[in-house]
Amino acid sequence: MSDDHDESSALGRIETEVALLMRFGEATRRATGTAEHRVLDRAAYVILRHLADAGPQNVSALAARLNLDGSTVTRQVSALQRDGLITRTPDPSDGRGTVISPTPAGLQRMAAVQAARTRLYGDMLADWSPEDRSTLAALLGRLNQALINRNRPR
Amino acid sequence: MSDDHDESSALGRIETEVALLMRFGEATRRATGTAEHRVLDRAAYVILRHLADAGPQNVSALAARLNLDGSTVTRQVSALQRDGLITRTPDPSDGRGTVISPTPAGLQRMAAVQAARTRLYGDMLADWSPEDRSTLAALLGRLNQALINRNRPR
DNA sequence: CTCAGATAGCTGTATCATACAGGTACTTAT
DNA sequence: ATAAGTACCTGTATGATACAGCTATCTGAG
Repeated sequence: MSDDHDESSALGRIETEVALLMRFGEATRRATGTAEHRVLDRAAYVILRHLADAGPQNVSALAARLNLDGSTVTRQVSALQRDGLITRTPDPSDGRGTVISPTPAGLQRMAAVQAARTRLYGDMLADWSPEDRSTLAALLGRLNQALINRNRPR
Repeated sequence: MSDDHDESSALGRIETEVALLMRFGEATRRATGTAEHRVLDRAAYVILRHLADAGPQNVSALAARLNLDGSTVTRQVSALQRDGLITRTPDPSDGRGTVISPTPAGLQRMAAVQAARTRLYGDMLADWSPEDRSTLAALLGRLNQALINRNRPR
């Protein structure tokens, strides 16, 4: 085992903090916008964001991109459709496929949740310097990229 | 390096990256230590860590600390007991209470998962500078602290 | 053109984490 | 000694997810 004791403590701390973040993030999500209008669950939110970001696409593409099983995406999409947040249209170039598009309502709902969360972060990080915020955003981005690269090294 | 920029963009990016991290973190957990010996789920892992860290304690204390419902912790603890990872002993000073202690096997299992994850991070962050790792760890720590403070603003 | 194999999406079923409500046993204050 | 509070457990519900199997469709070889 090659143990770089100095660095492994940083790694250990990262591991700890990510685990904690997962726990608290879950609680926060549950608390962010309860009651009122039915909250978007984690997957629904990322689906809408991805649609808004990368344009209409089919279930398989979404599943691949979000690291989810196709059946999960199917059900999420069905729920989103039931709530009028996305529409399904037959893929004109492939009779098997369905193209998922966000509706205006879906985009709006997504934006509202996004804004609420951003506001929440602004609130929590009120006393952070702009540099620290920026650095955190950048490092998290790199961390996620590293995660993605590891899960799909192709 | 123009950081004299609208701060909300950093907040937005943080929001985005945290959401992504939640998604990928889930996948990572599922992949970390599959098959072989039954993985520790998120809650079980934090419970064991907390026990190792803060010593034996009762269900209510764990639930409060981990932001979980008491019933959830009860069930998690039952599962951990079934697997021989913790022991329950009656609280000598309170007939209603039960003190939860990690067993050697529990500590060892927890340490194994922890080591595997830390190794994984070391792997993924292989090309990061020690400074960046350290900074990420520190900023995540502050982020979690901010989350905790928000959830318990007493 | 026809048929075999691949692919897209859906459905059935299972698991797991979690919450809330209600019950039982014990403790504490009056 | 009784009422109120507390600790934990159990019943039940929800929601996210996976895997396996199904149907409809597409594509390519003959």
